Amino acid sequence: MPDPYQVWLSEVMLQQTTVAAVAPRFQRFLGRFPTVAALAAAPAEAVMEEWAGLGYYARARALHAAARAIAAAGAFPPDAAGWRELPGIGPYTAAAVAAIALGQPEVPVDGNVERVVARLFAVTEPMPRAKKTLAALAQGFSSDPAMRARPGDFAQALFDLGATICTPKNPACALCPWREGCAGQAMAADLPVRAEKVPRPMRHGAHFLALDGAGRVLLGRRPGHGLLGGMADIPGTAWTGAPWTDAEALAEAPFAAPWAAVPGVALHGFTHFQLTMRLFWARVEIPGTNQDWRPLAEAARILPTVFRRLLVLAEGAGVR
DNA sequence: GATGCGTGGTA
DNA sequence: TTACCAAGCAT
Repeated sequence: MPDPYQVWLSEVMLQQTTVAAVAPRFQRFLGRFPTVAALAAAPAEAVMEEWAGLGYYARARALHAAARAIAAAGAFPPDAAGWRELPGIGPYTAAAVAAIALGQPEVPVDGNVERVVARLFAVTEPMPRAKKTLAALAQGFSSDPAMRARPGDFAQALFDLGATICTPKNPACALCPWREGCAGQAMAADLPVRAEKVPRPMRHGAHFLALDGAGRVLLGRRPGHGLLGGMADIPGTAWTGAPWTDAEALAEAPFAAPWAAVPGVALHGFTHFQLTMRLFWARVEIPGTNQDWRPLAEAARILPTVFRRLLVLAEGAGVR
């Protein structure tokens, strides 16, 4: 049976994240934190740095907290209900770990499984209201002898069916092993019925890139919760509904310096809003000891993508 | 139950 | 290019 730590880590990384994006990051993370004990013993900053670029940073905070809970308990939870109590573990991940790592007869219901079930039973109720219906129907797999014999492989097979045959667009029904029993084949491409999407508003920010004489950049640290919680950042204004004028932005600078505006803007899309950022930079020599100065290459590695865009903007403008 | 929470790939 | 999508969870 697979190592529960590795199954747990991979399932958390895969939450709303593609296999292609996860694969190299999983190996790197495992190299740095090979066991749950090593993860539990690590400082939070190290865990957040290792997660940089993967997104949904609450996952990393919860993963670390759960590792410490497991280390304190001295053992992994013995079943899905036990896993469900850990931070960052919801119904899906608890069932996936129990099925794959523990061989227990659980059915993890993710987006793939919802889609397969919606088509198999021709569920036309719109999402997200249909989630309860789909989960209940998915529980019907529990009586399948193949599922009882190999719960982990059954779950993986269901994911693979959804990822390769029963795809969101252009499903390959002709190749589907379940086509004969599929009630929704004729309308497969239109299921499940999605809720209407709301347009993403635009927000605006201004940030301040302080460079010293040795190619180092001054970083800040975000509060430990909410958007990008716990991650390093490039200091700046709040992200507001209107653009910042030079005067407004400079009044928000973290300290007095000969700030110069970098031409252009950096753009970044979040799930729920789009962001336009201006950038000011200055060469400064600060004797302080508590600031977090990092070489540019290191900063680019540990910053979330939204702030890496500012480094790219600066580099393109010849700032270094 | 609706909303907040990232990012990169694909059509 | 814009829009959509990907092995969800917390509040």
